[in-house]
Amino acid sequence: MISQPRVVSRSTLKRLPLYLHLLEKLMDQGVENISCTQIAQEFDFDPTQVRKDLETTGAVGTARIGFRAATLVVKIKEFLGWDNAHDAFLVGAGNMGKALLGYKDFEKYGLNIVAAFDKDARKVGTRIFNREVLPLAKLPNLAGRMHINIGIVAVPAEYAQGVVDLMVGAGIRAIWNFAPAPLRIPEGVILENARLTQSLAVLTNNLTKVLRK
Amino acid sequence: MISQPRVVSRSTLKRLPLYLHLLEKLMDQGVENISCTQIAQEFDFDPTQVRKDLETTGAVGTARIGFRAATLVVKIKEFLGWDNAHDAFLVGAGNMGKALLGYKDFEKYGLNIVAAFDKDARKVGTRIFNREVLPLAKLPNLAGRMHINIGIVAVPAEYAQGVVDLMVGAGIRAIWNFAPAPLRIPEGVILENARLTQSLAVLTNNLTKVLRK
DNA sequence: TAGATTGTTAATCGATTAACAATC
DNA sequence: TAGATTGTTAATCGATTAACAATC
Repeated sequence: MISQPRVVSRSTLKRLPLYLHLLEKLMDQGVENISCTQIAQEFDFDPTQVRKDLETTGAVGTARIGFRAATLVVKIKEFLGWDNAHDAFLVGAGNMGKALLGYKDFEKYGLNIVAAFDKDARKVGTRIFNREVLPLAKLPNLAGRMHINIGIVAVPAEYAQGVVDLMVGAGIRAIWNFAPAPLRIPEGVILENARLTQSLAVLTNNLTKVLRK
Repeated sequence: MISQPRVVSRSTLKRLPLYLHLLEKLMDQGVENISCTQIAQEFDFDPTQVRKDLETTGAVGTARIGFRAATLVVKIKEFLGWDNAHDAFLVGAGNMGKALLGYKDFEKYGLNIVAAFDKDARKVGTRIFNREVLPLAKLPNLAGRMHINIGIVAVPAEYAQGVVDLMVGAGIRAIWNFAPAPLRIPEGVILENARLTQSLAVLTNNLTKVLRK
């Protein structure tokens, strides 16, 4: 029986992968148990915050000892949906698309990019990291047949909305967007923007402040 | 005279690029003025939130009319440090590194990747998007001579800390990290993580919840 | 036992949202 | 003028942090 997933903040969700990476590293080193205090120290977080984050995954610890690392890893992966592989389609075989196709670690995070699509006839038919590039027109039919839930958008901004509409029409439920464009999606579809420019904005604003001093 | 940069939240900093993209799009369409209400509608934000965000950039609007789009663009760019180009070094000429080197839009955001470095001798000497790949050993000397402030890390996790130490030792003030590794940096250096796995975590957790229904 | 750590409740802090007067 | 929008202050909401009893 699966426990009711409670409301969890975006902030917590973004910290969980950090804990996961650390735990896997420590397990490689033979560590068996770890306390919230230790995890908190590693990231300069508040120990109570770490404890609450872990609590949302349903993990249970032991006083004086902490949490079993192996259990934590399983709990976090379960909670993030990284325990079962999700098949995904990627659209846009440009630089970003290629980088994503070549990113081996996605498998570890339950993401399996099974095919790439492009509207450019010159790219269609080529293979990138062992996946054939297919014509965009084939996406709807294939997505339905293969029960694809995740669509990755790696096209230029001006084509992004069109691609998303195609994906949504094909029954795709979650969009991971790498295009710097605001996208419209219908109710019930999940949109997650992986916008590099937001991260860059934080960096350059901070840098400007430091340099101004 | 430059106004004292007040404390600004990370959330605000991340919304500003969204406004900027929208404003540039609207200006292309000939729009001259825009109200917070309109911007808010576009992103499903609260109008007051948009107003406060714009306020932090120092922009001033006019009752009944709104803000001049052209002025807003300038103010936001100034505030984010996107008005002056920052030269940057990139380390790691793998897939992610290549994608970043090929990302034309960075110039618009004041980021100018002037050189790429790699420790792999087979990559050294090749050219990627018109930048020569240099041996990593040359970074310290060049960074000092060229007054480079920004270092982009696009190497595998296990090499990331070493690269960062090298960069910091070479006087680089801000690190943009694409490696899935927790990095240690000394006081005064800025670290911004562009972690794809965090974004993926939010996506898959939400998807899992939806699919479970 | 002693004391570190969990689990949990309460206090604080900061960001978001609401309310409203001033203004064009 | 009338009314939409700015600018600003106050209220709300949620996340972070503090406090502390229970536990191993």
